[in-house]
Amino acid sequence: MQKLKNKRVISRLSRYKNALYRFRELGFERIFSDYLAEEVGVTPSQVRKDFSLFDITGNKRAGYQINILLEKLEQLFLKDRIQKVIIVGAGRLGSAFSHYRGFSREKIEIVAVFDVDPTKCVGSKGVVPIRPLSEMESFIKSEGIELGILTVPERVAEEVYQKMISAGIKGVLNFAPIPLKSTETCIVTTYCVELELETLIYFVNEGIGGLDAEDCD
Amino acid sequence: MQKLKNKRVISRLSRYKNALYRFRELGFERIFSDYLAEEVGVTPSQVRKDFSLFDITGNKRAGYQINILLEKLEQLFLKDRIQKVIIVGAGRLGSAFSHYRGFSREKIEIVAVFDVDPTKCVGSKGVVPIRPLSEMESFIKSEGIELGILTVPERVAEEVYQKMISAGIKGVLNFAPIPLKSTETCIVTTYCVELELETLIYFVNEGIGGLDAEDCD
DNA sequence: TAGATTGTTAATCGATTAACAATC
DNA sequence: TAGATTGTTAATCGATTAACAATC
Repeated sequence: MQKLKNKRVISRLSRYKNALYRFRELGFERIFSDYLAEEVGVTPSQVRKDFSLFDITGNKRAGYQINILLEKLEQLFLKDRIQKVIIVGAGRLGSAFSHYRGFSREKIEIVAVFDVDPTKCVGSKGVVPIRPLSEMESFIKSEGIELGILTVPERVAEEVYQKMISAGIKGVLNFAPIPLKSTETCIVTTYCVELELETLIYFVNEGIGGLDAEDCD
Repeated sequence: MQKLKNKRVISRLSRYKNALYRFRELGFERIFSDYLAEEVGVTPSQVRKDFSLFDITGNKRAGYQINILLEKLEQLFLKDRIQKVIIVGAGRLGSAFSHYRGFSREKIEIVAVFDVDPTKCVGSKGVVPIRPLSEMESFIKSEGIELGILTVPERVAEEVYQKMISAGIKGVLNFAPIPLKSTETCIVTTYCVELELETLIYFVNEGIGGLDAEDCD
């Protein structure tokens, strides 16, 4: 485990991990690079190369032991502890994420939802309490929160983002349809549905079938 | 305008387009490649190269005329007509997308939402009617729908995806946490929040600040 | 042992950037 | 005209793939 490594490699590792969970579920104990490659949609060379970048090794005759592989990968993603995440903006999208059940198996926990209007409650009551936005900064500091999902409207996104940064947030998943720039202390990943739909529109129109617009990269 | 071109280029073009809307909003009429590059976070060379790949030209002294640029880019993304999109799965996430107001300015229209339980209605009533899933295939065929957003639970994702394909869907934005493979006739882009959070967790932990985990590519 | 698979190096491929001639 | 910016080619950079020696 060294250097920085780029996002493409890291997200492939995450996908290997998820594929390995599925293989293990199916009763497999060992796996070869070509099987894993097939499942994730990359080449066997790619799999072995990615692993070797992180000093993850297998057995020259018997492939990789799934449990050991998963142990290493989980270590890489800090799965030995709960990752606390806050959601900022309790609209429909924020609310959807706060109810999402898939986080727990990844050791991710939504610990709070913030909104200017804390009485706001779209849909049924959340399991996670909605708190006033004014308490966000002190919460981030006192709880040592590093990660946030930003689901506020476009017009306040930049302002709220700045508050998150100054409170000490280190990583933000931005769903407001405006690009936010990463800083020295905080990495942002922006997701934009319109943009994704537009690229689909382009490729569909060009008549590209089969070729993957597969993501992450 | 030629060949296939890869997803990275296409999504940059979409981001140029959005940046240009903002510049125009601010009253600009012309723009140089370095300004646009700065705004989108790429190099000026990249901007000019991307444009030249699609035969989009400017003026050697006066840069690019924003209106003309936008005309070309809108043409690329078929903005001369409404893009009809269906949402499959009326849970919280599907519901959030069906209420999202940002689609219309991109000429994207959510024309229907499907769910096994059409009486299901999370949150307030949708503007878009929720229809029984059993009607999806005939709807896709009769309306000539090409694009869909898949927001069903993981366990039925593959099955529903197959139905969409056989009905003639050409592009799918998949939000079920399971990788779906593109086929000859249909391109899928899978988005997985957990994966995105995991990559953030990795980079945050490695202490990477400033370096962008900027997306799309 | 013989055969199969890894780990890694070298080759290839593609995308980004730099540079500069053309030109407005 | 002189100066600045494009459009494009060539150089660089990085990521993917192929190949194969090591070895279980």
